[in-house]
Amino acid sequence: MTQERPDLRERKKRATQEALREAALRLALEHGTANVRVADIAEAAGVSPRTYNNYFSSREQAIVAAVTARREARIAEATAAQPAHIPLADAVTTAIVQVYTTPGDDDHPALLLIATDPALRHAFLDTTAGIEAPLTTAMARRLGHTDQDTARILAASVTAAVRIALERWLRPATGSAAGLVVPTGSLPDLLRDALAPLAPALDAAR
Amino acid sequence: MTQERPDLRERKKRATQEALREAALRLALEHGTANVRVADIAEAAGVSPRTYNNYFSSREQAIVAAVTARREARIAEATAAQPAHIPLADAVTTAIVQVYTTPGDDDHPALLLIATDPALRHAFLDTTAGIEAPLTTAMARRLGHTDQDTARILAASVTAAVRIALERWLRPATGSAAGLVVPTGSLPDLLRDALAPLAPALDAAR
DNA sequence: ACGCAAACTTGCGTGCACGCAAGTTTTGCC
DNA sequence: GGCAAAACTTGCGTGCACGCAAGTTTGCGT
Repeated sequence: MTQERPDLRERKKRATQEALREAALRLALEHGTANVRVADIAEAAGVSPRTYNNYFSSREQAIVAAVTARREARIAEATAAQPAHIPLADAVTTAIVQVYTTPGDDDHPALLLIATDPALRHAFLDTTAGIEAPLTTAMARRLGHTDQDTARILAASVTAAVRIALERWLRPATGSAAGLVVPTGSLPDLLRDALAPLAPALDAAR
Repeated sequence: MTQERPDLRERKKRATQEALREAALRLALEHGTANVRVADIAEAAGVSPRTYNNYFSSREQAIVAAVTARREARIAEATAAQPAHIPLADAVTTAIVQVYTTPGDDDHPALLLIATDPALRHAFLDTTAGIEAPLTTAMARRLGHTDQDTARILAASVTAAVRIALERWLRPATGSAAGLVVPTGSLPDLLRDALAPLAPALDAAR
């Protein structure tokens, strides 16, 4: 795997990125999304506001990144890890369910926050697009490199389906009272249901 | 059809919207995308800058809207117009090809502009998402209302495929020289190819 | 015809994204 | 070890998106 990056530069970059992410999330949880200025995040992470903007192009993006970081890489790994002989639809579904139902255990409060705020919700759903590229290559590999274009289309469709599942998962949270927000409304089931209609197309690709 | 809206208010709104759209496009074509201030567009349309922002939330959106206006409505019509007995995949493909290959004849210069500017290209591709809702209802109707959720997933997948086709269509434009930009690289073929992998899933929905 | 309520416009203020042109750190090479 | 190029950070300036609270226009019931 392409995993070696002990470059000093690279490590610093990752560190700054993480500092920004976590500062953003922490401040948002402490003071509420609306009361977090970009300047605050930058200061808390020990960099200039301008640098913050070199890493994220919106407050929402930074906050949400604390939860979605590394998801793309995990998707790639999980898909590659599926046994080669099972049908594509099963492989993809399993991989996705696996990644999305193993969140960092400490980010439940974060998900609650995201579910509450419309802007955050939107930003969160947008990050789903990030899995398209890794999915494309993983699926292309499975399809024997013969049809790069088909893989791309199918990956994009899967991505769209996942987005819809997440959308549905977060929607109930907007409901009246507070109760147990972030409904945990069986994300795995939502994902499986969303992916099911695509199975014929996935398995038709030889 | 829900087509009656001769409300005075409604007419004024449409008029303002159109004025803004066309002002934006005209100015962009005349002076180049980078040299168009929001204030200019607003002035050219005869409204305040603040009002401009009530209609569009970015310059790119306004410019691109001049080309994509009413596409959503046309998608709905075209899909509904397909004979009920042909397979879903064929119906959808035909409808989409029809809509995307019948652009306003006078907007070829606009497409050239869009193909040139990365920000505009992005904004243009983003408008594709607008066809998802109409597609969903049109497809749900065909599927006999039995499976609203499936329709949504399939519509989203189709939308993703269309986006990719448009992406490919616009990509060659970034190439070296200028030559015949907006390659007209057979958009219909690109669309058909992009939709083909989804056919099994579309036809599996009963 | 009148008037109230809802919809739309506008000016203002705030925070923000991002290009640009220095400064600063890291790297690779001799 | 030292130095030149590449990568990254930072301050500054500009244009922008959008909330808010008037002001204005349109719709509608009586």
